[in-house]
Amino acid sequence: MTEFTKKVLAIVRKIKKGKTMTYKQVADMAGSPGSARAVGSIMKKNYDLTVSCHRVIKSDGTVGDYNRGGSEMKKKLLEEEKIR
DNA sequence: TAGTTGACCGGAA
DNA sequence: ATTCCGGCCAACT
Repeated sequence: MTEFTKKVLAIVRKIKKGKTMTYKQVADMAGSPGSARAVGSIMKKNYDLTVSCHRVIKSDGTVGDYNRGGSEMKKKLLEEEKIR
């Protein structure tokens, strides 16, 4: 658990409803540009409910992965929130 | 302490 | 457009 981790969590938590951020953006804001992989690694194990991890997607715009119900559900959630 | 893994990214073939 | 390869950083074993 490093500062970077906490920062990432805080940033993701600040993502407003209907907004989506890429792992790269989050990593960049956290202070470690290019560490998108680290962000995913963190989320995988330290996925808090206070953090809207399902709002975080890949730089390509694709949904990416999800452990809480699968990427299918995540995609749906984004469609529900993002598209409105 | 060192090595492996992974919800990724970007460039090359 | 798809597939392959190296790099990046935190967490796990």
